[in-house]
Amino acid sequence: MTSSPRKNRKSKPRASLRQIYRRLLAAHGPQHWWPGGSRFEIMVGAVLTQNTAWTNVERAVANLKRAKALSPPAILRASPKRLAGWLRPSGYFNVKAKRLKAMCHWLVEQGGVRSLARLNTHDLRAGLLSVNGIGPETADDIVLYAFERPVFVIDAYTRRIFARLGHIRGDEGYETLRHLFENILGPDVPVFNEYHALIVAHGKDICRVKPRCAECALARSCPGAVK
DNA sequence: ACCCAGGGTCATA
DNA sequence: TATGACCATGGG
Repeated sequence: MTSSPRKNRKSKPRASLRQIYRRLLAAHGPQHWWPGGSRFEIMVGAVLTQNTAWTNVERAVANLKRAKALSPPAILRASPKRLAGWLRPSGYFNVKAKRLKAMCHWLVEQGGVRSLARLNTHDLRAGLLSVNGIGPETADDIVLYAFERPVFVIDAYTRRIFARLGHIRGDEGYETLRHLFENILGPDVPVFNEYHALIVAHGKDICRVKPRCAECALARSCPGAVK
């Protein structure tokens, strides 16, 4: 057999992960992530943005600021009802109120944000993952954007886009993909930061599966690109 | 009237 | 291990 068991993709001239990164950056420019100020605010935003549009998160964060509740003690002190009320615009407000409290509880228990910054990357990540409501993507958002550690964040867009481009199957486990990207690209905090931001901010325009590829920086290299 | 967005948990088989 | 139900607002 001359043909490999791979999918019938005709001698694809695949762009490397770095080339794709360069094209995205050239096309869209720096994204300046993570929006927002303090490490704690980034942590809060990471939880609130779970399956939620960022504009909705901004309203919730604004509510917290207006109520002077954007701090671990204030969030722990607030009643679930009141906290959920502030979070309402970000959706899933009851669930997210519980998750924010859980995160703050752990954070205070660890001695505060300053103490977290002293943990090595592995322990920081493991600690975050031990909090109910913080999964791999949220944990890595925090580790990368709040604590500037070299972890590559894997999200649904990353899977879709790079599966479509033929770099991965798409059904690999989270850790498998994270290590794959980290080994090829890293460790490089600025690149990890910008790459994930570009993917998320412009994912809808990048090699979209439905209905098909849109015009984008990758259109030429995408097998499903229109024209 | 749908579909989607910067996911994660829990119950079930 | 792998699905499915559930959480809920706001914009297109």
